[in-house]
Amino acid sequence: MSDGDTAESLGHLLHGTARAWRQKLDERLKPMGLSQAKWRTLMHLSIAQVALTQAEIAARLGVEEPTVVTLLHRLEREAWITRTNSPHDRRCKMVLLGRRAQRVIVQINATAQKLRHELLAEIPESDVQTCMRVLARVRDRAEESDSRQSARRPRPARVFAEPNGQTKRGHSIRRKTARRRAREASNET
Amino acid sequence: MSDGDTAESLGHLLHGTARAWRQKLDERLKPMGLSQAKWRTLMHLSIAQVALTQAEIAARLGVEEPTVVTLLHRLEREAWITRTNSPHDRRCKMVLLGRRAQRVIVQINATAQKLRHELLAEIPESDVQTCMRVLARVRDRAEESDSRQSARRPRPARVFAEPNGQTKRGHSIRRKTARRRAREASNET
DNA sequence: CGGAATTGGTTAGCATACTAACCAATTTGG
DNA sequence: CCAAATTGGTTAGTATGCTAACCAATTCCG
Repeated sequence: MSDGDTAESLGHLLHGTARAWRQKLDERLKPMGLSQAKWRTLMHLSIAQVALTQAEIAARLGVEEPTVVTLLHRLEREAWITRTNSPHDRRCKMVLLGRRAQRVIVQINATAQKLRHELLAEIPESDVQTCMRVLARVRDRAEESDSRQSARRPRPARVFAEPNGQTKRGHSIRRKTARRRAREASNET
Repeated sequence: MSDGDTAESLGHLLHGTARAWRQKLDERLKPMGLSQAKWRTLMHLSIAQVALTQAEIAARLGVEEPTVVTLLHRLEREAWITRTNSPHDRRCKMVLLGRRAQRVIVQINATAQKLRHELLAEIPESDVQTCMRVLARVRDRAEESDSRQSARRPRPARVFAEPNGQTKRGHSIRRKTARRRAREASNET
């Protein structure tokens, strides 16, 4: 039973800590008209230096594409970014940081980093490392496709010519890939 | 710089791990028509043994009351719970587990606990403990009222008789209290 | 007692995230 | 080459969470 309790607390803790962190950052970024989701998007664009496609952004943020659509829509509306059609691939839209973003991006990152230092102050570096190792492990475990019982995910089933010439699939097929790419793109090695 | 990277990763990790955990649990609970938010609500009701008020539930879940309103609304619509007016305090609504919930609550908890064990398998207990200590510390730090610069939160300012006889306050005043109560109610000591 | 403050609950409106379903463009492979 | 599959993006609908603003009931206190 004590084991169960401990484990429950970790789930609860995880939820609560992620939430508290996000709230705190949002609170600090609010005066600049931003939030964590927006800030993270701008940050990835800033790091990339070049224009990214929306799919690229989704992968780096680790979220689904439809989420990115509305997120970018808000960012564009507020002039943080611009979106232009790619000349090379007419499906793509290239996303660029707007002037407004370029001007304040340094300040934004400083705010986020300051918060990180405050939150981790006085906690031994080795403990933080351990914590990160555990979290990474848990996350990777949770993202595994649960492949016990291989019959579970019916696999796209090869779809031989749908009546309407259309291949229902949804985005979930790409999801695992996106997550993997997101992890590779991040700095955790 | 490596410090900054490490810290960013923790924020990112936290976000991603909490998300992956929630998604995984949701995936498993889905066949039963549940989600993490709903399951946690039912679990707290189950643990309490007695009817709870909505404010109580909000405190135990660590979320705001308006969130609980819609959550309970959905749970009630799906017959997981019932809400009745309290005879003692006409402001209150007492929330009770419905029959449907009572029948499957054990199964639900087992699912959640099984997931926890899977996700933590092979991770040294001491590492998990360290991780939890770090998370708890970070969360508590993030929830502090940021009282440097005491002029920040104007404090309800004592509100001497609003023209409409109404004391605009919003729920945020109670928030810290709710969080504290939530922590006290949880099993972390 | 009676007005002020607090507490329980709600509504409205927004932010962020998801899945399902879809179109259009490009890439692949027989 | 061309049909099938894949990929980039979107829309629609839903779930969860928040803050602001509010009503009604209760409690507090001068």
